[in-house]
Amino acid sequence: MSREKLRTELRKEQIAQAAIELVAQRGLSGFSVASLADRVGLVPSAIYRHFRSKDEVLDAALDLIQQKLVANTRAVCDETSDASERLRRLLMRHVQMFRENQAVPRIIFAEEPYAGRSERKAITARIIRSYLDRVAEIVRQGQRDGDLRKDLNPATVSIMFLGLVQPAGVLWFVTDGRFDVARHLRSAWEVFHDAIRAD
Amino acid sequence: MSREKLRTELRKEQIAQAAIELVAQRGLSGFSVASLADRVGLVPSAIYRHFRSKDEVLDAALDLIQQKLVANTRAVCDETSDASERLRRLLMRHVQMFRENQAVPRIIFAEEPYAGRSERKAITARIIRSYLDRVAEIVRQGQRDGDLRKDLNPATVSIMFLGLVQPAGVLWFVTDGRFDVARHLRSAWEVFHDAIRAD
DNA sequence: CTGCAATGTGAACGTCCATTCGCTAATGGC
DNA sequence: GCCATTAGCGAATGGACGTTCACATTGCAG
Repeated sequence: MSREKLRTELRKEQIAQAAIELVAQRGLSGFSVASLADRVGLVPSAIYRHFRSKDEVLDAALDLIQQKLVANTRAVCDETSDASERLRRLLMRHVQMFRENQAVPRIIFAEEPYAGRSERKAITARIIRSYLDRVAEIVRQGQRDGDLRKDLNPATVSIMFLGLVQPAGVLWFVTDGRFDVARHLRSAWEVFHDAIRAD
Repeated sequence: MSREKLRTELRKEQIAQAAIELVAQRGLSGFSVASLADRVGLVPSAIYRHFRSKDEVLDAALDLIQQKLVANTRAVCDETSDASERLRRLLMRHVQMFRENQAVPRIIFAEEPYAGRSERKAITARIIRSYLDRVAEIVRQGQRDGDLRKDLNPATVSIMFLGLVQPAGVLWFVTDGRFDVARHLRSAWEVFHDAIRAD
């Protein structure tokens, strides 16, 4: 009585996606091969038809996260050419992304840098870097356009931008969604925007 | 051949402290009763003379973290009465606190909200809240003194302050300490301070 | 239509880990 | 200095989990 068969490429992505959701919902310790298989509608051993190990699934999940982050920055850049507006929209996009976004810090913080697997920390670092670089590029663009203050370091600004999102996400998580992220971000954005825009 | 005996109050604190360091270094998944006992110089079962369960150890660790955070805000308030200076010093204190600070987000993000233990999320929320409240109080004080802009919401500012520290901590962690936290914070503080101080 | 490679199944294995228990050794109040 | 209490030890237990393997089923290529 085997379930529907899927080609390994589709399955792989489906499994990686399920991994992200699972980690986001139950944390890394709730992320077992059994629960993963269950969520995809498979039996645990079937996972090993597509991945050599549980660790490999996590790596694939990280890949997927990176793709999503890139897609987000691309999208806002396509929507508008105004730097301030790009950043504001990117910020708002994060509100909707929180559920899967929670998986990022969870994977980052929970993984142990035990011998041999410390590569994942490097991978994570690269993901964050590439995201920050994209944000910094938006900032640089805004500086050229005269929209943003020219005396600010784009790298600093990009990290500060990340600092708008992150604590909001944490508060949202620990209060079980009771913290009004959108409200806070609107308020914080005003202060932040005021600080970085050209007068 | 039993090791030195310690009174349970001392042991409890010692164990809680060891738990923080262990989580900070190896992550939540590296935090086992065995490794914990090892670090304290005991045998696993001995832990249960002082705590009813592993979860109880984590709760004690959270308690300890809260105490440390409170101590930090107290210290900067004692050092100076200038709101801006208080915040700046609090920020710099975090640089040195990172090692144990890493335990906070790790515990927050990695724990699963499975039935019955979701109280810990509430505890974590309370810790963060109390910290934010203290920061907000510093801000309010600064507004009364005319040091900080009066039109800003102290709650928003306190969360943004947290947003200065957090991403820096993440970057520091994923780059294995290669990211220059102090440098970034000096730069970011300038922008932030500019945004919140009264003109 | 046939057969082989790709997927999926279920049982089994070994490991790790939290926790329990009976015993021993130290400590502190008397 | 004596004894009860407290703290620590080591072995044992039971469950969860990652992974493997032999076998079943599916679906595509020819």
